[in-house]
Amino acid sequence: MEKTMDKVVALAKSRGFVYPGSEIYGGLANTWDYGNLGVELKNNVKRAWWQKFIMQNPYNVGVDCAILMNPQTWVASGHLGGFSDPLMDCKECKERFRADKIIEEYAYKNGIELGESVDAWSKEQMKAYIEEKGIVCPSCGKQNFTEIREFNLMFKTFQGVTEDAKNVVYLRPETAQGIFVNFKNVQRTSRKKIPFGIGQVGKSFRNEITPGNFIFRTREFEQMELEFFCEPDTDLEWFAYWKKFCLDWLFSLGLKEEEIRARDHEAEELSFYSKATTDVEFLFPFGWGELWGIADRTDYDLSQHQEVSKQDMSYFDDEKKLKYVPYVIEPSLGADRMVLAFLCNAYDEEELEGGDIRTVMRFHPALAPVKIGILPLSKKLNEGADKIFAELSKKYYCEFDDRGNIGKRYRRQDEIGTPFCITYDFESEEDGAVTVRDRDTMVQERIKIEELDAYFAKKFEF
RNA sequence: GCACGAGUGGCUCAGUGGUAGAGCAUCGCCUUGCCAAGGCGAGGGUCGCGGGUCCGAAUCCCGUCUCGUGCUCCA
Repeated sequence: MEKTMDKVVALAKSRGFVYPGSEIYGGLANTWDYGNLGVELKNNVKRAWWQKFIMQNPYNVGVDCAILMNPQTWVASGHLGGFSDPLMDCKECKERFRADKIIEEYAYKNGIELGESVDAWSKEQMKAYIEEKGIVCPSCGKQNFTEIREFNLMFKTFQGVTEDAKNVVYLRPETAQGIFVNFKNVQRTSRKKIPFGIGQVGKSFRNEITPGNFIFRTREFEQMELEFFCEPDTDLEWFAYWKKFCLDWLFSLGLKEEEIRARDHEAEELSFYSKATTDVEFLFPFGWGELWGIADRTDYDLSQHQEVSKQDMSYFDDEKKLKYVPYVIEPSLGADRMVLAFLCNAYDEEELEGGDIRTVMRFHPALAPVKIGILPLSKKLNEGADKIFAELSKKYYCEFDDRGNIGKRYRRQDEIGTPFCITYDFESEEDGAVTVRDRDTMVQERIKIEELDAYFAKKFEF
């Protein structure tokens, strides 16, 4: 069987996991809407994360912060100043370049010492330098560039009715900053002592130049982030702890050893604020892709906020009589990527005797959108089956299906990854029991209706 | 932004000048029917949009929009 993105995308669309966004208007590039099954799957993924990282974890608590934040936040985090790219097009060959990169390359080749990072130059400085030195297009060798335009990855909008520069606000490019600015609040109200962590699930927005690969990279996406605060010098221990914790979580939900790898960043690959970074990657049909970035951010973020806001961000350890700005370990995971990984992981095909191929989604029961399919063998049996649906749907997302023949109904449930199907038959009327069929083992068991609750109680744990 | 590719019922596609087809899917009825089982029937498309050529355009020409892939970027 060949697992391709095309097949996964086609199934996602036809069965109601993910549709292209704004489809009736011709779509909007790289936006996707989760459908009736997709929303269940995604909620289950987020719930599984929350359960493991917040509810069951003795160190962590959660928050849910605003997407719009005071713009000073982005000054402190570096997103506003440092991360806009100066872009420039060659009018001759239409190639696009980063002005600072061209200058650095030129300086390097000609052995010129620039003395400071070109990144910090103004647009005018860069333009003047390029003209003065007669730097040409690396692609076609001509010198006919457009003006340099600033490209910032943050979406900009306006708060209030007037589009006045004073009212500019940004859609958050990561959920982390909401956590950092609330560090003191949460520490005080939760009465947590260091080490402790704050987690958050929510939407973030980045105006990526190149999105793509279905829901892998989109401009609007959902993150599941944890900022774990610890004492300086204990950071590397905690870094290792969270790395293992994250990997364990992935494996507990059914991802396989051979499709997961942890890749440590080389020194030169590290972001300026980070002391260590590990990417946890999944083998998608298009290749290895990052799911989780686990970073040792040191005291960079809290110190920055302390400096810009003039508020004290330090923590006082009462036992050790020690005051310090905590170090931060950040395991940050993309929810949409996680959903895509589970879709790819679950995708399976079976060949039938006639050579026909059918698709089976093998989700971990905890993640499956539909937990139990309830199938009356005949429409005459709907009344009894309805009662079972009414009872079980209080706890589990169930689907009732009485249309078409029983074989096709089983197949439909297999295709959307339903782990259990219940058939209510003519016998049920007599013996008060139903047939429960397990998708993975194909074992059928006869279970008393009043025992169904107890039967399923353990089935959806992970 | 550039280059290339694509747009015909929900899906996959056929149809290269004569007033739209198939399979699958969907819906209804029938079948004491447990793993893609059958029978009968139904709904659903002005062929992305605009213009042109022609007696006549899904089909030829021009334009346009949208999507996909690659490149520059990804804290």
